[in-house]
Amino acid sequence: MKILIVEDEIELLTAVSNYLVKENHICELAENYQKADEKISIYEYDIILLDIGLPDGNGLELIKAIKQNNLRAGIIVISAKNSTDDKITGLDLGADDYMTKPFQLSELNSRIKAVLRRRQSNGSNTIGFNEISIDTDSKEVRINDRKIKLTRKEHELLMYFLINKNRVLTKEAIAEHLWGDNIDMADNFDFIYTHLNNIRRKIKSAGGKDYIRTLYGMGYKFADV
Amino acid sequence: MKILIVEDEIELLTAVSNYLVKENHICELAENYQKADEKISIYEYDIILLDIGLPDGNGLELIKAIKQNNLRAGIIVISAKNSTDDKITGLDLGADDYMTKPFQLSELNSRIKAVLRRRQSNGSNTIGFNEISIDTDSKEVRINDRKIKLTRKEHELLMYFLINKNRVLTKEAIAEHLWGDNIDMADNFDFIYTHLNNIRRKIKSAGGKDYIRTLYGMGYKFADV
DNA sequence: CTTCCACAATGAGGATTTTCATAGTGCAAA
DNA sequence: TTTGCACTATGAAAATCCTCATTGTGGAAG
Repeated sequence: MKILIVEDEIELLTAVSNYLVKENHICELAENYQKADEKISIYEYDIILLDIGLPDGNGLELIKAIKQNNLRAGIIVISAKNSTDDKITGLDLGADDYMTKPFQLSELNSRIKAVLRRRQSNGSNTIGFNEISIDTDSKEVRINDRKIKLTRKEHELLMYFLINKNRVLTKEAIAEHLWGDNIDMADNFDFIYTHLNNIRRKIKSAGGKDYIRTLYGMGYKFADV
Repeated sequence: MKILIVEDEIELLTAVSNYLVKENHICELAENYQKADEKISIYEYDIILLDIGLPDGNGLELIKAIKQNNLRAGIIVISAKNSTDDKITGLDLGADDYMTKPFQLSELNSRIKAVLRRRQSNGSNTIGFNEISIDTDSKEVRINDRKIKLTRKEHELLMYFLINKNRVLTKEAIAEHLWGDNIDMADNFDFIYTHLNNIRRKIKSAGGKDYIRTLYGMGYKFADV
């Protein structure tokens, strides 16, 4: 799961991040609200851990912003204060859970799982681009309501493009995302070419446009123009 | 391996830390030279990643300090500048390698491995268990010097066992490690059974014992007894 | 001790992924 | 403009992975 951690204490942040990475989550960090805001406006997250005691402003505002940009994300508020006010206000604004520092990492983990469970139990969750849409739960891919069937790698690759729409992805980055570390870059990228080819073919045959732009010598970009 | 990362850019620091944790390293962080200096005087590290462009002073000084306190550590200098001066000075002072930003994580990884290899004085990097040994670089698997050929998944699975020898691994943990989040647990675990079966067969046919113990209802354990 | 049932093992076949061979294309330099 | 070369595309074959059907097994309950 993709998790954004908003926290200025570097020690805490590291501990949490390292722990969550070991739990097989993908972590990104923001050490203040401004950076958090930028990330939220660009990426999709499953969980956002939000310290509301940061120096540069009121974190409760950020919750609102998250609710607008990133509906899918679960929010867990972290606070040093134990003030009931903050707690109530945070939960009112749409936070899914609330923790006070200090906390056990295992506690954090179980809360994350609980929030994910709650989130996933209800309605469907799609990410899309023009006529293309992917249901992130059922993993169904549709072109104008016409369902196409992708294999796992194809699905992962298309998903990676959609999560990073309008952003150039190098072949190296794609390889690392789809195959992890144990891929030998000294090899060639035939496998990427092949999967790209298959995705393009399947989308085209269902009447979709080819939004996968090849940037010669750079990589690929999923974009309108 | 224990790694200290000295870097003030939180994005880079996180990316590096997360990546290295996944590679089974233990990471600690310092966002400036003062903190780095404190940590160095207290702890032992195997590798120190050192950004010499930090705001609070001259990083080359820190190299000297490391050399005095922490002789065992390998030093990899990171720099935004491409200046030959810095490079030479850094290497002169005893850094083991030098990288310029930006860099690929995979590149960092291979440099870390190279430095560790050099430090450990002897050539290859193996992890083993009785008559079984895996070279983590060449990915060769040997049973009493008899080489066997494993497929990727088989290799990942055996590696996972060897890294966690004597530890019980649930099927869920194995699934998550080998296939990530996008595996449907509601399914069955046939694929694990199949790969286990193949590994056992290959090891046996090369004359190795079957150290993969089945713990009924619990999972599996790679152990002698 | 026997029965039963969930868990585990196994082999074969189908699906997916990767490799390979070959063809096509964009960019830079002549 | 032409040429050369590295990069990209493509289809088919090979290797690997996953699914399925079937068989075997451990341990709890009776």
